[in-house]
Amino acid sequence: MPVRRADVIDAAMELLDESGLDQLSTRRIADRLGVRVGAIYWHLKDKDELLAELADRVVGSCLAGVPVPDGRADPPADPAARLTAAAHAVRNAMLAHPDGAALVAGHAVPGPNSLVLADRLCGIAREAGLPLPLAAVAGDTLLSYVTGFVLQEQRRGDPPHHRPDTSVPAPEFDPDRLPHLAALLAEGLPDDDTAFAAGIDLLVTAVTNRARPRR
Amino acid sequence: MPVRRADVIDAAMELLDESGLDQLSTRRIADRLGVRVGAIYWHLKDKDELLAELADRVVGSCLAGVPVPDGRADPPADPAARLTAAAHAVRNAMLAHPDGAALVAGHAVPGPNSLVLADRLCGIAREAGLPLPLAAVAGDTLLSYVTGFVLQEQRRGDPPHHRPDTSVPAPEFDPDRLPHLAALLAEGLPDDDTAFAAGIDLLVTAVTNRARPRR
DNA sequence: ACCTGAACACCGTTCAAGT
DNA sequence: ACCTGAACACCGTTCAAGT
Repeated sequence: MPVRRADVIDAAMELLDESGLDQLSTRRIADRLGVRVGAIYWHLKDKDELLAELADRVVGSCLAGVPVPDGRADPPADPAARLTAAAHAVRNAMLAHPDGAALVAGHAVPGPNSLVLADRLCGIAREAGLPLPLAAVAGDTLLSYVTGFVLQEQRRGDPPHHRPDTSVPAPEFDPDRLPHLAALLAEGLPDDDTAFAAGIDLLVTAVTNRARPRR
Repeated sequence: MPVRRADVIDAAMELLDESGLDQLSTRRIADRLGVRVGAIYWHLKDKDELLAELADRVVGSCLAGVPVPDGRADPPADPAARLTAAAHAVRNAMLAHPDGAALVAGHAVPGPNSLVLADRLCGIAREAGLPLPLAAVAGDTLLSYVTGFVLQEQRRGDPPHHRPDTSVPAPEFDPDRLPHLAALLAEGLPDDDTAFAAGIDLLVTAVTNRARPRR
């Protein structure tokens, strides 16, 4: 039976999960499907279309964890908590695949799932009391931050999730040229989860503080 | 006279500026230097070392615009303004080269200039009144946001700097499935500069609000 | 409709050998 | 010290031709 478009994308996803973004070639996908390279191009315009599809799948996999704005509820239930939950869902979805953040960050046109995500974040920010253009900025800021953070996190090596950072030999900062980093190191670096949670807390607090008084 | 390491990096930078990151190949660099590909590998271990060097140059080019923490001044002069200035300097440095954000975001070990930048941001956050581990998180959050933002911005196409967004045909959001984005579109999208400034304002306000009372 | 065969124009990297 | 020549093992993409 013939390969279908979805099969190509499935195979690509498996390859991504096994060996990361830069091992993901059209030729390897073809091998895995028992087909020649050329066949890929019957199903997809080019590699970029493939990557866009993968990226939107990754974003899609976070949507279950992103609260839907509740619209009519008044007052809406704890927007700060919902924004925080959303941010963690997005990060977890990206962390679930090697180079997940690079994949999502790497493509120009947002797929359908990215649009839904942006819409929900904007909606929750509005329910937090922000007026429209600002709510959109707030949602976007949150997303840019999460993307930037996970990008950093994933390129530092992909030890599945956590790393206590006490195992690391300590990069040895010159306390004269880098006084604050040296001091930080002396105190012990926070691990990724802690740093992320603190960053999100900062952002979410900023958003909810910006709210105009409701009703 | 022989090519030196710095010449290779200069040539790479020119190539980047002319045609972007994915046209940047070792072979084209060699061509530009009037030398064969192999020669490149006498000066640099591999392409990644080259890219790391380029990335650190881009970061370095923003340092002039990033205020140095003033250390002894008490109270320190307007930390909020200095964080804001720093963020804009970082964005402008990235925007100054095609794929500048991708370049900076793309490499594991931070170069010397990146460390200086991180140190300064952390220092300013401390002078704003944040205790150490939180100040580091704040600096990092700012950087992740800027990176994430410019990444998005640059892959949307590189029209040198601004784009008023009124020229665009308007992506046509389904108001039932994407009510908030549709509403946003109806109000008119903010341009990149405005959105960035608003995001930074959100973040910087969050940072300075988190300050413990001073003295 | 779906795929093969085969080519085109590239890549990054290595390394003996030259000067 | 610095570079050439030449190879190795790959890429993405196209397209006539087959079924």
